Amino acid sequence: MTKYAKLIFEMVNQSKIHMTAEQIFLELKKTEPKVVQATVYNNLNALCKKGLIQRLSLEGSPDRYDRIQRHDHLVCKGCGSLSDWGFGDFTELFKKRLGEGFLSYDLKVFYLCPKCREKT
Amino acid sequence: MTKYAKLIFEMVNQSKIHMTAEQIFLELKKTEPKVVQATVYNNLNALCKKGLIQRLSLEGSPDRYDRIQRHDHLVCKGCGSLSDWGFGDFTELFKKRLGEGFLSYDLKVFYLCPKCREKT
DNA sequence: CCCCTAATTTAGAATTATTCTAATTATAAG
DNA sequence: CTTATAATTAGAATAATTCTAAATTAGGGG
Repeated sequence: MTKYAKLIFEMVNQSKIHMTAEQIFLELKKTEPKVVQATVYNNLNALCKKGLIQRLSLEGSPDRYDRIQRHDHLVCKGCGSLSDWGFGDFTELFKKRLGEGFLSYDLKVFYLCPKCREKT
Repeated sequence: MTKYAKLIFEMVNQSKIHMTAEQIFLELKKTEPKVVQATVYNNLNALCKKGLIQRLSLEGSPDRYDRIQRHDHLVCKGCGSLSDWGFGDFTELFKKRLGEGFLSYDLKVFYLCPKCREKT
């Protein structure tokens, strides 16, 4: 893995905020001022293709990137914040139902976070 | 609801293919040649905001629109096809866990459809 | 039925996120 | 060291979506 790929991979794995490509680019630029957006996109795509990280699509905001380990997400419909949610793993359930074709799943649970709930 | 809003709402509800804004625009144009993309986007956004339809985000393809009734999706990682999947409803489970904050959830299950499975 | 206001629609420019192209640079293999 | 391969750069290009301002339409009160 190249220098940038490694840095991007580590950033995605260590970040707790599910960074967008833009955020990764800006953060990376702090220590690697020469880096360019295309490099970040190239590397993120490459890492996704290799299965080393995963891409998260979220309506109304650019794609975010996340570590590969299976886990679910809690999305606040008020402020859009995205956080991890440790809930049971349904893998076995789905595998039983879909057989060999099954690959993985993505569960997003929408709610109003305490802060947004106060506002109403 | 205005003429266009109604037509778009019906199209989203009747379609079995989870149309993109572009597809809706092209289809609508057949009977309403004067319509313009912005109108489609405006109406889709308005319908989403009113909770009459829902938006689906899917990596690598533009947003799709779907009827509001809760159901899950099966996404083929090979060809990207998106289909409905009637699986159990976890609403009660999540509500118990999250309480009043809970709003809804979105479950996407990734697999390889039979056609794509053959190719390997 | 007409006027007024508000909402909708239009046209097209603008923005955002992302990809592409071609030239340049770095890396690894022989 | 030399060559081939892959990564990176710069910047243009594209795709999806939003914005702006003007024009049109629709509904409600006189």
